[in-house]
Amino acid sequence: MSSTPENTRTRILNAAWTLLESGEAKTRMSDFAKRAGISRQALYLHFPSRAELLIALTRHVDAVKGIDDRLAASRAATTGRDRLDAFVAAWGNYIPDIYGVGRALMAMQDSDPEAAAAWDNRMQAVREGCAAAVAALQADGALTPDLTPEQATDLLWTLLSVRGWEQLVRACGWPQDRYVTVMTETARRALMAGA
Amino acid sequence: MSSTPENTRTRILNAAWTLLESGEAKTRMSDFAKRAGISRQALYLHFPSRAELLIALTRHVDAVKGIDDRLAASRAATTGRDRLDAFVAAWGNYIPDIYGVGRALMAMQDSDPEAAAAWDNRMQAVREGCAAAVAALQADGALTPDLTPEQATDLLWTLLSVRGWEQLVRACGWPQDRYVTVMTETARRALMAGA
DNA sequence: GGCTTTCTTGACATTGTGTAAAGTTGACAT
DNA sequence: ATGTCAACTTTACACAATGTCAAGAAAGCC
Repeated sequence: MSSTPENTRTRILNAAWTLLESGEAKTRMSDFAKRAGISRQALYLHFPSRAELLIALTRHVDAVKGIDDRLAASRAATTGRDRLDAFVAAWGNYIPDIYGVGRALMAMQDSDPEAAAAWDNRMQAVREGCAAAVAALQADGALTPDLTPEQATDLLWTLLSVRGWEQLVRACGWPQDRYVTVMTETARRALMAGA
Repeated sequence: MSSTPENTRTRILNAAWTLLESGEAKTRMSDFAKRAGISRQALYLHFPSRAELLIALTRHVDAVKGIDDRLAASRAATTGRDRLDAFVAAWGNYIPDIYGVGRALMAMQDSDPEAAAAWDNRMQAVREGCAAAVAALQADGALTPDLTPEQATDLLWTLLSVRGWEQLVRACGWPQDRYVTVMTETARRALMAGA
């Protein structure tokens, strides 16, 4: 129960979020603090480290953006193909929402094991979504015989990686909807059996 | 003209290469120096910065591993499909050779503009190889009508990214030959027209 | 012997993270 | 009104890694 409508912790999270989203080069702890209107030391009273702040921020973003609801929709699809399409769209459209935080977290992977574990954990959740879509395809007999379900899952997971999105949308300048369209088609072609 | 068979500069490059390849966590300038058997300061007499060392190292690796020859082979193919296959195999099999250096260079992208530019430059060269393969497909009328040549190039480029290789081979544990096989098939399915 | 190149040692500046300690401020209870 | 508590501030420091600077040693060359 927070008495103030926006307590300090939330203000920090929103400040960090804003800075990371804006693509600012400078995202030091002191920048987050300045943006939140507090001292750098006060920030450490709320988050023991940069890694923990970013991890908390991913949860914050999830809560605000409602990733759970979006992925739930993809589970409703009946056929394997629909399920694949729905998953690609749901996750593909979520990437832009977490890209800022994700990028910061990925940048820490080499130096901070805690950050690496947190990001890996989230990516494993995505992988499970991929695995579910692949299983649905297989149940329909629609999975290509060229790939084991495991391999198909790995391939889809890689196809839908944040790095891949970064390259196509940020580096190549694809519009987001084009990304989703092409990825949907590419995933179908890569995973589905038949003509 | 180096009088000694292996001059200091080369010894530094090989030392850095070995350390980066071995997957050692510690790849500080002082580690490279220690491995090369010289002081850290002497290292700075040969390379003004970590970025420049890594950039020189990419050229060194290219020379030793002969990337040019390998890619030249892919240009010999006559049909678009053969050319695509040959390019996927040539580049896909080169990735393991530059992965160590590439990883170190990628890790510096956010902090060092010079490193970012150097890596970007190399990746643009790969993109040109992708564009050539796509052009060959189009000349055969084999390119899918779903994609413009530009988009097909972007897609192939992303499919063959070092990050993608990293995920499938290093994270998922795919054998290298399986990676090449699946990527060949995936690229065909993604880019080629028809049943 | 002088000269140059290459390397060595040691000190120092810089940047960003994280720790530590002492003081300020305002709310709130009694 | 006074005391207490939580949240915050300021200041200072430890640490890791990069990169700079200066003084000197060792070896080859003329």
